[in-house]
Amino acid sequence: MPPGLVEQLGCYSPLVREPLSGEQAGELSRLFKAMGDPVRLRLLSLIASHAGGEACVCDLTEVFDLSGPTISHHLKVLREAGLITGERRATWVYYRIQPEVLEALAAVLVPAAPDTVPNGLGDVVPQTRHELPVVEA
Amino acid sequence: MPPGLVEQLGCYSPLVREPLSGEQAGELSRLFKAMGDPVRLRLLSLIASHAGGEACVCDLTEVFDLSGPTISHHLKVLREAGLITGERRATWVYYRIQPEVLEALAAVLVPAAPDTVPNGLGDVVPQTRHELPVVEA
DNA sequence: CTCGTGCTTCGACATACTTCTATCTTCACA
DNA sequence: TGTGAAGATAGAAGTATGTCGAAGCACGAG
Repeated sequence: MPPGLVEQLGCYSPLVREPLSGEQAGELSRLFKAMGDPVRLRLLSLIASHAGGEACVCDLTEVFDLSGPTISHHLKVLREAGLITGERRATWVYYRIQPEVLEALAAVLVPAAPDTVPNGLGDVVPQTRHELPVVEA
Repeated sequence: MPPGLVEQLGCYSPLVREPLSGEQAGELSRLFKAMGDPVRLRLLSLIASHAGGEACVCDLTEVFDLSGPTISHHLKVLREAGLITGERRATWVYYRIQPEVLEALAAVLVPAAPDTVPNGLGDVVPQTRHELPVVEA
């Protein structure tokens, strides 16, 4: 996972509040691109919803009609994006999600309470108002 | 935009609550894939945060060092994904975001309050519990 | 009607992505 | 130490994607 990713994401304003910088857009788009594949989304969901919060690769491979290397490739994409982490225990490798990253993404997608923005520590802090969109009925 | 997309998205459980079906993953991945490009993410953010909640293509084109056709292509991708809508007024075409879709995506990413899930009408309803992940400290 | 502007569509090209088979690494166990 | 299983890596093939220039469409102004 890229160093400092979570901290960086926690500082992002919601998409709709102010325009993303090129750098912010680059970081975020890498995460969304990683989720932009149905197999990877299902892998993410399977891992996240699995009992114990983790799943071994063998659990995941049997769900799909795909070869082992293909599943391994998709897991690598998710891992390098910072969405999951893997740990080897004996013969098996177990993956679990990085919940803060998903939460940060959710915070970027939806505007927080008025005049607040997540600060990466789980709560919200005041923020100066930019151009607020006027959405008609 | 695909018909019934918003209603469908509103019925999705959070990623971490239960495994996505192949069909659900297909729908969602199309949205994430559309956001998986830095230019498109910035376009989305520029449109959403623009004064009046809408932006014309000329406003957007001048921000990037890209040709008009390229911007138009990215806007088409966002439009066909259901993330934005476009409307022609006189010479100009104005785009605005589809806020319900972004909100639905955010709801998929983050677990709602315990035993609840968005019903697509802006509030939450009870839901049966699946395998709840145990996240260690 | 004609012209210019804003935007989209078309066709082409280079790059990236998804998937596979074959091979390699790591580990448990005899 | 040797063997087998779980995963990862490497390389290749087919497809999709991002970008451009050229051309087309819609609209307002003369």
